Amino acid sequence: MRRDVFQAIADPTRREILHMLAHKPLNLNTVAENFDVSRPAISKHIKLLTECGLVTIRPQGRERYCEARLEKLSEVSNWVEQCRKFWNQKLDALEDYLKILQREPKQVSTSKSRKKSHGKRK
Amino acid sequence: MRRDVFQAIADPTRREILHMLAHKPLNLNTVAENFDVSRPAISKHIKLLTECGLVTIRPQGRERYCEARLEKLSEVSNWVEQCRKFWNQKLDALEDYLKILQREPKQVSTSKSRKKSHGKRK
DNA sequence: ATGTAATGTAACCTTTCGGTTACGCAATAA
DNA sequence: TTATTGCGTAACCGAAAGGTTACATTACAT
Repeated sequence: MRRDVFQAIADPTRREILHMLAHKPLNLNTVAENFDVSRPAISKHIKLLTECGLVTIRPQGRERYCEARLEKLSEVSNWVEQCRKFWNQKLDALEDYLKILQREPKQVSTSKSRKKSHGKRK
Repeated sequence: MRRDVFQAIADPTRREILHMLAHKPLNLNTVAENFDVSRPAISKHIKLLTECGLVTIRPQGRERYCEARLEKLSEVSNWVEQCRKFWNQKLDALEDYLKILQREPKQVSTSKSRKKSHGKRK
């Protein structure tokens, strides 16, 4: 299982859980009651959310209160902002880029200008 | 296949693709060269990205230029902001909530206070 | 002491995901 | 005309996702 924040918020149920918990801490059963999937399913979602740092558990007797810890969401908004930053620059110079692409293919690394670069990333 | 933006950016490869395209439009093969997965794999990723509106294709001869359309990412940042808004309110009143939870369980809908509500949502 | 409520988890199932190879086809180059 | 390039897609595959039921455990109520 991948356990990054992007993965965590990809699931609509988990997003709703986070939304609920952002409002106020709740114990697991209470969370589960608001969904029409089984309690174990919710338990798994919450486990995943804790594993990637978006939720912490505060045990209280036999109950376990789940609290949202939304700091990690900045990873998401930061990425979005980064993208947008580049994008705006691109929009400013869009026409130029298109001209360059058409007149100077070597400058933008086309499929002709280099060979498959295995292992270059990741 | 789910085709929402959250799902789209859950995959690290797709995030990188978006990042590249935010910088400048590229044809499919050029994108594929920057990854160590096969060209059809990238083709699928791009297809998904177009299907959820994050990328548009501009055909040019036999090439297909992929452009980022990052407007849809606002869906993501909006959601994050919404969460944070609630969360901040919660932080302000955290102590109060905890007290309420402990003294007045009926007010927060505990597992005792109602039965499984099937079909209540979704 | 006994029952029940709150929870974790194992075992299982089906669907989706992300990847591959193999092929087909249109546009371009030779 | 023929070869090559850029691309889509079908068929397939293993792993992961998301769900279920069944069972175990612990805290609390009686």
